[in-house]
Amino acid sequence: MRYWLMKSEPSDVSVDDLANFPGQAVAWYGVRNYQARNFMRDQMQVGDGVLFYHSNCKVPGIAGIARVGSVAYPDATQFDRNSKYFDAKATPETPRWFNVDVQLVKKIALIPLDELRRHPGLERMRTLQRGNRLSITPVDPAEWNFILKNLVRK
DNA sequence: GCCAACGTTGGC
DNA sequence: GCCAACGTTGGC
Repeated sequence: MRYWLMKSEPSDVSVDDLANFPGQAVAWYGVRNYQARNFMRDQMQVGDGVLFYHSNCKVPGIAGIARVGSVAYPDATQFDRNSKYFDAKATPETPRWFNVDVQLVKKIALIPLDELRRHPGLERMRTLQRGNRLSITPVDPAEWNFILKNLVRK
């Protein structure tokens, strides 16, 4: 069992969007970074914990608790000529991009980025490091536990 | 909208 | 295989 932080731009898929999807789940399409792809393809297991993070928005931060709902499978958007995620070098026989499904466990009161930065226990969190841009990062169990115990309002 | 940081591409 | 140019991310 691993833990992850996954960024989504709320203008694309917000935690409220996720809550309204069938099964409160979404295919995590559009990842076009090899490191992030490899995390999904090689390491994620059904049931892994996910911090659902709102990025590139007015108040970035953790907006929900989610779980990995499927193992990775080819990202359909790479084959769709009308998608901005279309990849001419990918074929169904040799897909290049993969995604898992992410399922909401519960929406939480937003934990803003600047609050995350205030806690010494989280200062090594990968997503808080300077220059980090990865949309999917591993979360240490200690960090996960700290956040759920101390920062998620009951 | 700016721009620092980082990843990818492609010429050589 | 180097690295300059370019594109993207994402906080601010």
